[in-house]
Amino acid sequence: MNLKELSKKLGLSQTTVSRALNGYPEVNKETRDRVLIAAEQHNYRANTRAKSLATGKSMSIGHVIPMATKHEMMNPVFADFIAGAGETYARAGYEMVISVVDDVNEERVYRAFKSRGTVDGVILHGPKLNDARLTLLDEIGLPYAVHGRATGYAHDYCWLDVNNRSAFRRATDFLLDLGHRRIALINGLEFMDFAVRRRSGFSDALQARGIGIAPELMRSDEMTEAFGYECMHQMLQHDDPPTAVLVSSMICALGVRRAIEETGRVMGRDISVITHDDALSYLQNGGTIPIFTATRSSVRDAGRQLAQMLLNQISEPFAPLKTVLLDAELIAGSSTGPAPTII
Amino acid sequence: MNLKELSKKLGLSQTTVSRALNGYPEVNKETRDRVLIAAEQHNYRANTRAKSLATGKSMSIGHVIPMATKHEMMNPVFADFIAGAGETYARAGYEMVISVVDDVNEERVYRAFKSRGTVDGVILHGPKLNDARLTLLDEIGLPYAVHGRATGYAHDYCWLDVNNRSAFRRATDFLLDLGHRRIALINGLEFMDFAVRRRSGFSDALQARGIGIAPELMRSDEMTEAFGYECMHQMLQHDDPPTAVLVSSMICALGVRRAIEETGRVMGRDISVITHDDALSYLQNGGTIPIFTATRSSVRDAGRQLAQMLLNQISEPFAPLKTVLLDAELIAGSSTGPAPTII
DNA sequence: AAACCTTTTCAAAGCGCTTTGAATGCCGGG
DNA sequence: CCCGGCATTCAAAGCGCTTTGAAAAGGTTT
Repeated sequence: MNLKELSKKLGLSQTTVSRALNGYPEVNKETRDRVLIAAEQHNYRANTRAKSLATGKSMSIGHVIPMATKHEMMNPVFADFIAGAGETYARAGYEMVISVVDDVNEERVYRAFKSRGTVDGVILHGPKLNDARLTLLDEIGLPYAVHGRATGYAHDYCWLDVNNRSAFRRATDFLLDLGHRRIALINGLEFMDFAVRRRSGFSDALQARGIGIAPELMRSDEMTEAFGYECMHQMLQHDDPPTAVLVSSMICALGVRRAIEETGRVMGRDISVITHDDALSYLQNGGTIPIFTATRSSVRDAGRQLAQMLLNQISEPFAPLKTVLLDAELIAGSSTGPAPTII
Repeated sequence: MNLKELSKKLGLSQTTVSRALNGYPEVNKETRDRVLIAAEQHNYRANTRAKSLATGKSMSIGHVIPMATKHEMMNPVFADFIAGAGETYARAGYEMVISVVDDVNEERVYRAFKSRGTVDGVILHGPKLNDARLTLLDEIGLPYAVHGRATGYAHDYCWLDVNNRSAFRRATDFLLDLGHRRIALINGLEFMDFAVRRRSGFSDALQARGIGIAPELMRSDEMTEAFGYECMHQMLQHDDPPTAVLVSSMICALGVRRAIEETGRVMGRDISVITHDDALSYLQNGGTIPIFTATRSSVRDAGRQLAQMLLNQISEPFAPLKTVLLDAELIAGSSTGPAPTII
């Protein structure tokens, strides 16, 4: 069933039917009702491609998921983010197009999005320091919104981020207040913007109290369970092991806990752990009493908001670019406690 | 830059340019080369929407991610699956369209996909027993491929599944061979097809050895870390706690381990655990020596394969429907050991 | 030299929609 | 009775591509 058939059935022109369906005012009330009913009855919906071609808008948003060719790593945070974004799109009548791509072809995908008119805008995931993608997107003129920030990019852009730096600074202060002095940091890859910010929050807190930074207590890599385990395992074999650890992700923290408990130590008593918690739906931080003391910020909610910001930007291209800085809450769980006193 | 402009620049008709670009034979070699070079130079790519409209194919595949309205659960397995599927699509020049939708609106989304011509086919995720979606898709004539199976659906359909039943039967036998007699099952929601199959593999193995099934040792719910913990925690407080547990997902198994270690027991010695492992990229089952003994099957690989199956089905609509049954490997890790002898 | 292929190129129609500019019918005012 | 104004409706052009059917060019054959 297409417009032509439907209008023939109604004895009206395509123009009128189209206008009736799209809510234009210059249509007689009775006529519109007739059209609406007939459309419903025949299960008619305008063909997206034809509509897009005519209007020049694709009504879809692209998400490019870069995947390092070497380690086939899929960011666990991603699923919840798009669940949030998806809600927004559904409400607004947009589709979500996802491209999983190795780093080598990422530029090509953005260019294709633009020249083929596949999407009206994109969400940029996992911004790095001096991220070249922003330059590219500005150059080709594809609207975008960034999940996170890209330190080093000179121009304005639309972003939404968690206040990683202050969150980690607060978390570190929390540990310092408990008397910890040897604190480790198990961080994400440090070419990622968020990881740098977290580290700087961490260092700032230490320096503010005149505590030196121990390089052997700082690690950074892809945040897997195995990496968390590995780090903690090694650090515990140290002569002077840390009494507390700051971890950049829940999954990683699970590995940290495994390493701790393996040695018979008790988390929260012998060694304190604070992790960042993205509030992933399938990885909730315990029930009423959280397992981990954590800096928490829902990534799903970030998805919802950032998607909306992008849609707004698309509908009002000349409005100033919006930015949102979310504050992570610091929630106390059972993984932290006073520094063990040396006997 | 569009076809018209490009052909004007070349002094050729749109027809010829289009044919040259799409590899039709009736174009002079020299002409084709000229066209190809010019296209490259001007960064020309055919507008997807116009092309789709002209050809009637959208060159994209839909993934509908149902999300229960109540618990905003995002299946952790999903991310890796689409990473796999995405690879296939990229190679074949397809796009991936994702719709996150609450159960109420799922039917509407499929119908819209069909009537708007948004996608050429869909992947069906998380099939349930007697899943109504298969009927719907057959009725509206949208090609589809199922990740898993839908017991109770009478007609043929294209699917790819892990042999859940035999995998769990083997895993149970493995535990029985180690002398375990009280074995618990921590399963997914039992309206899900895979969960039923796993349970039946489990029961079969027990029955084959004449061992009764203890209802108090069988739980089923959304497979979160918290659920795993909760189950194990409760079971361990039993008068006659299990000596071994079969778990349906790694995430859940992490919770199980937490409950075990919390009581001071050692996994693999005091209590054995086998989990199903989807080989998620961010949740690898340890390094050389796996943490968990597990039934393993890569969900990313499933994504790759199933996507290809769907594409084949679309390009050859009258070919018989393909089905693939993957065998999960049973890999031995350190979470299992002989049943503790009663002192 | 005419007739006939073959190879290569082209003009135009069509995909299903939106939107412009014009037409129609009906009303009250002059 | 005519005209301007308003409310509706319509025919047709256009979005950027593919594809059909025809034409042009070049080479062979009779």
